[in-house]
Amino acid sequence: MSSADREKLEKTTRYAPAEVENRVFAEWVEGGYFHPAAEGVPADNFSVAIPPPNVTGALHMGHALNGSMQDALVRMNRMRGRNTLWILGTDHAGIATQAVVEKGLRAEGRTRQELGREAFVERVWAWKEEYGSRIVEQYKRLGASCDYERERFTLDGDYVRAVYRVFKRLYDKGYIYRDHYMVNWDPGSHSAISDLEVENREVEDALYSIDYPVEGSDRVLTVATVRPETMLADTAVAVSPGDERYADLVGRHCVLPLVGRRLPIIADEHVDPEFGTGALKITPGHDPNDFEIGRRHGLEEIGVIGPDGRMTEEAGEFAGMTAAAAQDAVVAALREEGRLRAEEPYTHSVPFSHRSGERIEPLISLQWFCRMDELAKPAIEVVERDEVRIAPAQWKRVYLDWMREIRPWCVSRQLWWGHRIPVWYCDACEANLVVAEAAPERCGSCGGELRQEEDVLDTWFSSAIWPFATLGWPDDTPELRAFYPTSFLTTAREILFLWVARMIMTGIEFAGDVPFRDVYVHSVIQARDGRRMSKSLGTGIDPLEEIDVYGADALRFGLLAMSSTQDVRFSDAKVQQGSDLANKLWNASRLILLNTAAVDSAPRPLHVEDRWILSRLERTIASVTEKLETYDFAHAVQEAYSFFWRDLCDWYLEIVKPRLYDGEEEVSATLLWALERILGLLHPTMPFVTEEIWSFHPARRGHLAVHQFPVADESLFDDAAEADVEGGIGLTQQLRAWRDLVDVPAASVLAARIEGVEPPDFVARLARFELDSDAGEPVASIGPVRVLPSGQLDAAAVADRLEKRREELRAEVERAERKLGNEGFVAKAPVEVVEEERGKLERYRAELEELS
RNA sequence: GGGCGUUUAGCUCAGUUGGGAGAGCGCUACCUCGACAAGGUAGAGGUCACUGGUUCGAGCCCAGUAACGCCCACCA
Repeated sequence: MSSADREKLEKTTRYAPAEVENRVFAEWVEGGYFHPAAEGVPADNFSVAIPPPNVTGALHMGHALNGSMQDALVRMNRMRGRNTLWILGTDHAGIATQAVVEKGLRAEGRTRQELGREAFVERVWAWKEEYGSRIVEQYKRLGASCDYERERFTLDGDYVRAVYRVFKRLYDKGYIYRDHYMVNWDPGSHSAISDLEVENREVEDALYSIDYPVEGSDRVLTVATVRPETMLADTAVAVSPGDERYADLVGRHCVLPLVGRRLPIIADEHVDPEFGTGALKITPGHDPNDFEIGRRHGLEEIGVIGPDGRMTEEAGEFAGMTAAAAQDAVVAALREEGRLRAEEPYTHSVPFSHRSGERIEPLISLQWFCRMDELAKPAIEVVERDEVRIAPAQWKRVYLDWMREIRPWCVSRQLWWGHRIPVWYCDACEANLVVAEAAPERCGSCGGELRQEEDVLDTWFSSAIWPFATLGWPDDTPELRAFYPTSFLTTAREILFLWVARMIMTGIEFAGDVPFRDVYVHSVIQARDGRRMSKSLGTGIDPLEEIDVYGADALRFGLLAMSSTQDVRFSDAKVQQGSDLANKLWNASRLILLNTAAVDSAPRPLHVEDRWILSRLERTIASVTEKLETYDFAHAVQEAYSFFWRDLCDWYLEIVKPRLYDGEEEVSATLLWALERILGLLHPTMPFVTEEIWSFHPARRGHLAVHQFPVADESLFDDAAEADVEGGIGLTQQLRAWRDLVDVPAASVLAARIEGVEPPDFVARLARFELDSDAGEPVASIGPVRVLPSGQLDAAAVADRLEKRREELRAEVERAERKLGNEGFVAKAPVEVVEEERGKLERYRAELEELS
């Protein structure tokens, strides 16, 4: 070690992440470790496609957790020498990004309509160039070993080409079609959104009961609604087919109040005769259920609310009002006409836009849809056959249930930012629709001008092809041949359908194979109080602030450690534990690196404790590795923590200190070896501190990021050494506890001798006993140790302790006797369990005998 | 309305095929012993949500109940 390094190690008594992280990260990037050549085949290589964060986004805890998991496996496999690629990129995030830029425009008092489409899109690009790399920089802070030289964006030229190819193929297969259909209209973004972008919330509304007179009769049908303004678009009244109350009315007509339209009375299974009066007004233009019923019965579809949220011409005297105003007006008019029978408070669930937060207005509009049945079929089969494994297991069933009920996907959005749908219309001729991968010059039939479809594609349409589009598909690229399919995917549960299912479908359809073999659905980190972490609730915790305070390694360790179950509260203590571990690693390493003799890193056991620590080390490597490979990150990091802190630091280092200070070569070699192994084992989860320590290790030839990941050496497993040392540890703890209970000053050394089995050498020193003496009668027995009288012992305290110990033993003897006195236990419990109990009883009796 | 998860120490969570309840943090006492006081040693602290059942034996298996959370769903 250079004298500069030595001085730095001696001086730095605390690990300082802020001083280390940026420097170490720059070294990794400079080394090119994250940028693999496109060589080899997927079976040998290792690749992961990052769930592309929104280009508008900032790193949140979900990203940080998912990133920590992916990086752990990516780094582990890179260290194993596999050609490893972690694909990075961002998602253009149609609605979110457009909203951010529109907000900026509004602040200037302008709108996107004033700007025009072309200028607006240019402005969004400018925004993206300026702010879009923020989240990528944040992944670097986390230490994520992505390939930053292959960063992709879902609106890159090549990516757009892939999207268009997919659209055209799906269109040519007849899956994609255009239709007037009921969609979720989001008045906030002025666009249709998919079912998956809708969230239902409990809302208190008023439920109005309205009388519809039956034509040619004194009778009325009373219907109930929370949206009386939509009655203007009613085209039928439905009753249950089996409902005897109304059987004679089916086929006759009602008259719609205020409007006077004749409404057929129809029978449909959807109507629940138990609910309300058993009569349901049918509004195909503004209610998804009524729309289905309307299509079944061939009813007219009338729209009285427009995309702008105002009443249309169809609404007659109410035209031009907002829907809310129209509701009041309609209710007032009905009341005047004496048609309003009741008004009562009513709590029900109502759809809201996940994006804009506004209440969804179900509208019929002309949209592009993708039929999903054919795409879903093989995607169901691969999961059924475990060719794509979804873990934890319950998510497999959730996936399959959803896929078996899959419905057409509305893929068009009325936005400007996104992939403009590759369809061109010719106004001049009959064959007026051209679907193409690139803009056609002129109409193929009449040579007329073409104009492109105004709508863009749902953002998820492009993310659905992320794993292969990022590798250059549809071209047959070296990247695609080397890295597709990817190795695994870790994801948040809320995008299982939105994203994961669609990737599996498109992967099979277009790339000829599933996009990944394993899907791991990770925990949701909740706020400290158990509420959802969200910006709008103010419950978010910023991962970058945690990194600033504790360091990236600490946050990574903490997140992995706390993510044991599906919902887990954010735990500051776990992050602190990670920070403490980084510091402990640093300081234990200082002890080793500053005191070891100049020898090679190698296992050179001389004493039982050496065989013990090597055995424990190798078992820990085997166990932690197995847990990482099965996505059990929480237990993996806790186990590594426990081995390092308890076994290595608390016991082994304390035991071998005299040998170390003595300059013994064997213990030096063993310690350097153990350090090398533990650094390698921890590097995937705590990359910065381990890399920094490694830079001082005499065995270092290159960066730890590309050093050999440790493989457990079973020949070093040693049950006998483990039993001996653990016995010694137990005895040491008993001796210390005894000293504490009889109030012996911590520093004083007590006289004692051994009767019986000799414990390991370290026991006497760590418990501060001098064993050479044999003067006098023992005053206490702890295992084989006979404590001899001395001035430092308070006789009364010793006697008191002795009596307490006898009481404990009597209780133990009684417990064991009771258990062994149970005939059922002796007869039915396994022999070894009974024998163990007998052995305990004997030992307790013997010790009690001895103390009496 | 279906489905899933959670309930164990003051807090956040572990607990393997059923065989004397664990960790981290917090708390108490002691310790500047040649890595680390962000440390060390020892200790206190639990009706394992509740009710039944199976078993020689249940935190663990079975049935039911409750609370909290999440996902899905077309009941006006």
